[in-house]
Amino acid sequence: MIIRIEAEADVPIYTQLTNQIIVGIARGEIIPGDSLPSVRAFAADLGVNMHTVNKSYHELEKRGIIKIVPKSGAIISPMEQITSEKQQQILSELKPVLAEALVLGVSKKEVQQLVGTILEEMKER
Amino acid sequence: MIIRIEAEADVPIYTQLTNQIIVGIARGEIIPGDSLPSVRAFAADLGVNMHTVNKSYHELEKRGIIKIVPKSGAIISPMEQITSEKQQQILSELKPVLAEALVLGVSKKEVQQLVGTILEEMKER
DNA sequence: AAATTTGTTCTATTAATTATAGAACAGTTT
DNA sequence: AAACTGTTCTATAATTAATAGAACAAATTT
Repeated sequence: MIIRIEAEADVPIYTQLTNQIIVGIARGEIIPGDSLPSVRAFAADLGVNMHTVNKSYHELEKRGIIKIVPKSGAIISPMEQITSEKQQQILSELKPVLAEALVLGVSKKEVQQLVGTILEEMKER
Repeated sequence: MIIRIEAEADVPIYTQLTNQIIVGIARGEIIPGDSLPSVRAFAADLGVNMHTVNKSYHELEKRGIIKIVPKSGAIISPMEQITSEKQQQILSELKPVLAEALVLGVSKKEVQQLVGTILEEMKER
């Protein structure tokens, strides 16, 4: 899994990392049961602080995507039953992005094609 | 256009406002040429600070969605030609959200249905 | 068994962000 | 003329983001 961190971006480093790990899982590059690198090893690899990686891992756990086993490691969780609360969460994240696309002049058909293209590179779980 | 601000949310007030204005435009509730309320009037209406609304307006202008005319007002811009830069911007915002949905157990078909549902309440420009 | 690695926890510092507040200015609108 | 507009300035407070180092106890590796 290729992680690319831009230090000067306006989105926080730990958020960039969180998002790219999620995409890596969606792509099937890492699957449920797999372990993420240790916070120290990953931090050294990316050239960021240990605590920054730790923050990203806890963000992923909070969202139900990984399970952190104390003194052991961070393991990708199996698929859960989707709750209406989480569906609401996804809706509130998705709506502004789609709205922006339309406002900037992307047609509905193009939006759906873009979504289709993105989904193509991801695996069903 | 109904704006709902949650002061205790983890997303900043000016971002909440920005997003809801974008959704309002996408819905066709406000159209190109329309003016947004003055920063003072809007701030008083929402119960937030003038500078917070001002920050939201400048965020919208930065994204090419409104035009601020000094000493006059904030006007919704007409649709522009979509640039590849903006398309890339939308892609980088959309991808993590779709990935999260899949990782949390939403099927590709359900994602596309969800996108379709969101698009239904919005107007083509 | 010993050494290393693990996530956790603690203090600490720096910089940036977020939100509020008030005042003053000059141009626009009523 | 009066009211309203966005702009600009200083100011303050709270939070967030990122880094740093140290120490701990449990798990893993050698």
